[in-house]
Amino acid sequence: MPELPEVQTIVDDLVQAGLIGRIIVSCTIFWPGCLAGIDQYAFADGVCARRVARLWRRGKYIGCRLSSGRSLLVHLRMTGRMVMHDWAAPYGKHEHVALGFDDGRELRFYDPRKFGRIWLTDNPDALLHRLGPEPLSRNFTAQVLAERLAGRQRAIKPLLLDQTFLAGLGNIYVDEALWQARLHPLQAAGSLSMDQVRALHRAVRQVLRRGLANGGTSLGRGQGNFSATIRGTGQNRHALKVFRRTGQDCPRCGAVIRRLVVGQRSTHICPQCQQAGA
DNA sequence: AAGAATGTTACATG
DNA sequence: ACATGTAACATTCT
Repeated sequence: MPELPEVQTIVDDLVQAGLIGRIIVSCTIFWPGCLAGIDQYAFADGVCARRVARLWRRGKYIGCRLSSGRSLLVHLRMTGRMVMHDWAAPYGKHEHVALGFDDGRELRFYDPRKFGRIWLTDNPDALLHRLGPEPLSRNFTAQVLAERLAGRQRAIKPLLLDQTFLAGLGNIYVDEALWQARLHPLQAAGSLSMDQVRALHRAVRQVLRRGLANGGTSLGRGQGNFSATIRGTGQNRHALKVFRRTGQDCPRCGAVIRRLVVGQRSTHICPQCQQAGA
């Protein structure tokens, strides 16, 4: 669930919480399986007594540069959260790693489905360099998008979900962007007209910015639903036009929204606004 | 109440 | 290049 707006909301929350400059004084690991390519002892050793120097986001990764020069990378996958508690707060069932800070708080990695992963690495770029462009960066122009789409035979939706093509989009924002741009998810990526590319470019950026402004999308109240570190649930669900609105009316034309499956992912479209052709 | 579905991604196989 | 299937896992939905 956490896509670019959700991950950015979390990073903003962590900065807001004053994490930068804090020193990690303890590390408790309840489920070592979430640590990627490092054993729990080396991990704890590698983070303790280090200061948080920088927090950032790239795609759906949270980055945390430590004073040692190494960086933590966190990918929340489907159901991961970063939660903040006083160190004395009892541990919940799904809290797998806890980093204690010098002000008595603990940042805990919570993930009921256990798909999320944490790396500790000298070279975060080794993981991040494969990612496509940042959709909200200045460099990501309609022209760049057009160049990346050119010649691709793949359907546009699975391509937009491919993190090496464009970083940060997931199922929710792809469906929303395609609706906004009036594109059918199965249209061949390379067949978009320049007008369609421009519309898609604008739509991607607009739905992401709106998601961010709304503090992310939380779909329900279950344990796996998105919740940021400070702000909690996001309000962007109310701004969704098609995602999980099967059977309801398209806000643009009034047609009934349909659900289909594209590349094994549930997909929501307005059959009126989003025609297969061009 | 059993079985299916769930917002992600990596990998394996045609 | 691309599509498809699978696996990781627990909870929620049907």
